Amino acid sequence: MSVVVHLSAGPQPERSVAAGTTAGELFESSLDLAGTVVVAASVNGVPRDLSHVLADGDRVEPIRVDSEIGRSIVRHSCAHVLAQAVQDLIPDAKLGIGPPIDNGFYYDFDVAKPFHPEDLERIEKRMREIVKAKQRFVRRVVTDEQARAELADEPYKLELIGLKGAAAGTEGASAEVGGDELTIYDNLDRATGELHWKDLCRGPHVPTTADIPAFRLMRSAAAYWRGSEANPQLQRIYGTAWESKEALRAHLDMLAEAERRDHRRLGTDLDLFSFPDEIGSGLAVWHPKGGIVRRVMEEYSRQRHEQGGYEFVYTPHISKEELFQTSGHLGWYADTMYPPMELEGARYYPKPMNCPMHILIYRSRGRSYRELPLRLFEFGTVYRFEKSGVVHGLTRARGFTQDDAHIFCTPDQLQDELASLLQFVLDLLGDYGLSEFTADLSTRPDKFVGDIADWDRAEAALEAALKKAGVEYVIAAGEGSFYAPKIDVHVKDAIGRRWQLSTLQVDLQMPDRFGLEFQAADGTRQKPYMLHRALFGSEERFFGILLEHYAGAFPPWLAPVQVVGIPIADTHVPYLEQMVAKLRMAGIRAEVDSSDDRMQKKIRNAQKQKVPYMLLAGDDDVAKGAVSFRY
RNA sequence: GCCCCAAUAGCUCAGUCGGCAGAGCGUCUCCAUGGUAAGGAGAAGGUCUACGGUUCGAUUCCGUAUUGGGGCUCCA
Repeated sequence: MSVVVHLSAGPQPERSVAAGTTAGELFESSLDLAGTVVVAASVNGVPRDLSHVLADGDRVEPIRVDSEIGRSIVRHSCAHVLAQAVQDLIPDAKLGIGPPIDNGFYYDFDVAKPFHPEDLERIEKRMREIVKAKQRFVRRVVTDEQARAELADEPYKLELIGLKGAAAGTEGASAEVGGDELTIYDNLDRATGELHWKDLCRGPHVPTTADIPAFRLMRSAAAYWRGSEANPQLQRIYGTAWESKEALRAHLDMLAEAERRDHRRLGTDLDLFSFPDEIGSGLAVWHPKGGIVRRVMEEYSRQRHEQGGYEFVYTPHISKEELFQTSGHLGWYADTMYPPMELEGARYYPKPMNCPMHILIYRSRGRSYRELPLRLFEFGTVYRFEKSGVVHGLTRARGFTQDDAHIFCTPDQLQDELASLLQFVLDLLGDYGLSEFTADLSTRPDKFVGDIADWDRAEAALEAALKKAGVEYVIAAGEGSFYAPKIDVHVKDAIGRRWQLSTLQVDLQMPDRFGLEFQAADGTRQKPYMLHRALFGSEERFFGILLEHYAGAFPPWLAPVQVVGIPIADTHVPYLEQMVAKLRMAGIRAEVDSSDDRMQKKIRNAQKQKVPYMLLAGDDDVAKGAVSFRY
């Protein structure tokens, strides 16, 4: 009795094997596995344990430990080891869920006392013992009743059993009960076969706990059961796990590098900005050095906008409540707006957005199609009362300055305007030294305002703009805000992290709320499209991201506090001097000298004093440690 | 907002089992300084976040507030 299987790798794609052969046995007999660690098998596209018994006609593929799926299997298996260790040490701990995540895994527990760092050390030690013990992971299909009986002491698991199938949308829960049937994974002693631990789990897993090559527990934190604020909080332990010790070390090094570049640390170190307690959480003051850099950064953007046909406007920081009632902000966002000031019977709110004010500029008189597209631009400072737990340096502040553009155009202009707008955004970000972009196209959510035809048209126009610009994008179906489909541009920074930066929206609500119109060529009055665009999101946030991207050493037009220029040839000198003169006008210390020596001394000083510095030219030795550029 | 942790010199942190406050780096002054990543000497700098409580005595113990950190939730 034999079965025929198809193996996607190896010399013989089609093989006949004895009935009862497992995927693991197939790989061992058919593949040269030297230098490759296989942790699981893909059988007909579904990840399975290596102990999975093959059936006639199966298409089988090895899952290597250093593949994305392989790593997530290692991580999920490691989560089981974590949970076993926790229940060994704290028998009363009740299990939540324990899925793999980017770079690692977590497991949630209901425990009487939150975990402390010392607890993590004890738990990690116990985990290493379990890994060493080489317990086998064994899959077992169970009925709902069996599962309920076996897990009677685990209230959260019982809840998951009840959710079977419907749980797919729940944070992490699909790892437990995402399949058609319920399965339990037992951890069995390698020698005696004794049951050490078990968990409700879809799998697959690595064959034994010893197949987890490298892991480390990272931190503990609270998390709501099934991700809802209304549910009780469980204690979550995060860990990281990798295919090798080297990969783990590389990950830890990356984290250390990210910490070294943290803009909050650099902001203090380089004397750029601070958040005085006396002013309040999330409200920054900019020191002279930070001020110079910010000013030059802003200046460049202004220049580009001017060339791009934008008109600069200014609007006040506060407004009577009626404006935000008309715009709808009070209805939707009252809880994150600073509360009103009452004077002479009127209530004034600090503005959370610039849009309504730009709209009033548009509406200040009748508009003709001849004026469109009308592009308004402002560095507008807004205030939002972010919940106390979310404030984070410059990237999430309570007062910040949006580089806000609102473009009013005719329906005919929508397509071209979006395309050129997106290109403008990408070009400008490129000028700031960011070059790797991806985008999300977020489309109509279930709850939305406006006309479906408008939505369809706007989404099509946004997608066409993405195609024209040649940006890699994914469609985030239903992820748009209730009033607008949008493009979010993400950039990759110097150490590979992705940041969401620019956003480009077609606002399908405001034109109606404010009754916007323009007079068309035929004399009729029509509704304009309104585009909303933030390039930086906020200046502060962008500043923070650039600071981390450049690790504190800025490119030249971002005006380092100290700039040195070393000519590489005599003909080079006039260029450098021109550059230095410009920088000086912007208030930046800059100089050019033909002596490598003196310049190098200055560089050392800059490094010693942790002043950001920029090297305009010079030989490779000198350039080490500075950001150089071409001009 | 929720859970946990923290707050001592400009920065990073040690410390006081409740009894006169410490280091390194930085800053300032003087000297030295034209050769490839820390020249030398000296000085200044703290109501130990704030307010209450316990105590003969609180920076230390307790409570509250403020601020920061790690997460969760949120992010127009």
